[in-house]
Amino acid sequence: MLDPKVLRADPRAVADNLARRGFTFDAAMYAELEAERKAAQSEAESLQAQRNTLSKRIGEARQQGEDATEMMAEVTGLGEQLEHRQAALASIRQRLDAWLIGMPNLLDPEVPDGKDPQDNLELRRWGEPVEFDFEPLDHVQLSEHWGLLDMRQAAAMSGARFSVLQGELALLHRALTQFMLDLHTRQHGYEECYVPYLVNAASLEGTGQLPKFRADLFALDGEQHFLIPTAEVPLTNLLRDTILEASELPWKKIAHTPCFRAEAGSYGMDTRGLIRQHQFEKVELVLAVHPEESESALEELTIHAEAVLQALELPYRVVSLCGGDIGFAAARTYDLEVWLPSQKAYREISSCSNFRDFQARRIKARFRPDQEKSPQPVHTLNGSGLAVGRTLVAVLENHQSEDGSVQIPDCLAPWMNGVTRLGVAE
RNA sequence: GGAGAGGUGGCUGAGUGGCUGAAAGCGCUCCCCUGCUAAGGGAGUAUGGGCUGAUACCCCAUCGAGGGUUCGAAUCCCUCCCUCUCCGCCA
Repeated sequence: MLDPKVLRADPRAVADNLARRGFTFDAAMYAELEAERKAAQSEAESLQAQRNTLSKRIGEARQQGEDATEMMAEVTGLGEQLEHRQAALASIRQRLDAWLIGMPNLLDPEVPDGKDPQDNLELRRWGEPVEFDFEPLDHVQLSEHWGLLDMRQAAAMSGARFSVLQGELALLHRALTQFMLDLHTRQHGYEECYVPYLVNAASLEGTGQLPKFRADLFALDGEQHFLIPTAEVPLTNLLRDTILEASELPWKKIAHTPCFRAEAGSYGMDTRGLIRQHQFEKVELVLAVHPEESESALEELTIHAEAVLQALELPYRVVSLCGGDIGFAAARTYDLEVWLPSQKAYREISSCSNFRDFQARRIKARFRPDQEKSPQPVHTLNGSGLAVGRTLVAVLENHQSEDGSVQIPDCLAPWMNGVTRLGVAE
C-alpha cells in the first residue's frame, strides 16, 4: 500500500511514476475523494467530541441528583446527525481503501523503461553456455529415458502441469533443496522456518497477491483458505502487526515450501516438462530491513541467490525488470535467468525484489528507530534461492553427456548418497 | 466434532454502565541518593488518525473482530475468530 501522505502531497508525481507501469491513476478524482473524506471526518469527529462532553456532564449531573433531561434531549439530536456523518464517512473510506489496495507500488527511479520482458535490462552474466559437440536433450527426454520422470501418471491422477519424480531424480530434487537451505542458513545468515501452506485472504492481501490476482491462486473451502503461491506469503506475514526493535534488523528468514499456482492465462506456455507446474518446490528468502538499508539489501540478496547457481556451475545472467514487467508490489526486481541448452535461452529461476514499505504498510510491520521515536514501516524484500524444479531442469540439461547421463555437481555430494552421475546403466 | 473456561497496555493482572486509555505489580527510560555492588526515592513509559511548522497541545478511535442496546459500553446483548482444559477422532 502506498503511503497516503505521499499520495496526498503529490498525486501528480504518483500518477507519473505509475504510468511507467502502464497503470493509470486518476489524481484529480483521488484528490476530490480525499477532500470529501477529510471534511466528513472532521465533522464526524467534532460531533463525537460534543457528544462525549455532554454525556460526561449528564453523568456528573445525575450523580449530584440534578435533572439532566434537557441535556439528554440535546445529545439525542446529536446522535442522529452523527449517525449520518459516520455513514457517509464509512462509504468514502470504503471507496478510498478499495482504490488504495488496488494500486501498485511506486517504481524505483532505477527501474528501466519498457513494456515487456524484451525491455528488461541485462546487468551481468556469469559462466559460459556449454558448447555441446552433440545435440543436447531436454530434461524430459533425459529423465523419461531413465524412467525417473512420469508425466503420464501425474496427468492421470491430477491433470496437466503435474509431475512424478522417482528414484535418483527425486533424490537429486531433495538434495538440491537441502543444499540451498544449508547454504543460506550457514553462510548467509537466514533463519530456517517451517510455515503453513494454507493461508487466509488477509495474508495474501498483505503481500499483494490479493485482491488483484485471485485467478492465479488455488482456493479451498469457499475461499477460507488458499494454497500458498510462494513462501513469501507466510514468511512475510510473520511480521503482521509487529513492532521490531531496531536491533532486530535485518530480519532474515528462509523456508522451503511447495508452491501452488493456477497458471491461469498461461495456456500453451511452457507446456512441456517441469518448467511451469501447478505445484513446485521453492526455497524462499525473506528480509525486513531498515529503510536506509533496503537498496544494498537487494544487492546482497541477489548475490545470495547467485551463490547457488555458481556452486552448481550453471551459467546465468541477471536482469533488471522494466516498468512493464515488474510485479505489482515490487519497487525494483532483479531476475536471475539460468541458461537452458534445450531452449538455447536464459530462463527465469529466481526473482529478487525490494518492496520497500509497500507490504509493510499492508501488514503493519514496523520497527522503532530508537527509543522515544514512533514506529515506522520496515522495508521488506524477498527472493527465490532458488526455484527447485527449474534448478533440477538446469542441472540435468547443462551437465549432460553424450551418453545421456548427467554429472552431479560436487556441492551436492553430502545429500546424494554416493550417486555422482545420473542415468548410468548399473 | 462435543462440553466447559477465557481473550484487557511490552508482560502479569484488576476492572459488571459515566470520575477507566484503563488500578497494582513487573519490565524499560531518565533523574536523585549511594565508595563499588545491592537496596531506596521521584518522574515517565500504547497504537492509529485528525489538527499543526511540530514526533508540543488539543480532538477522535482502539480493552480479540464485527454488529446491537444506551445520552454514555472494557463492562449488557448477538454473531464470528482465537486460546486453554476435558472428551471424541487422528499422523
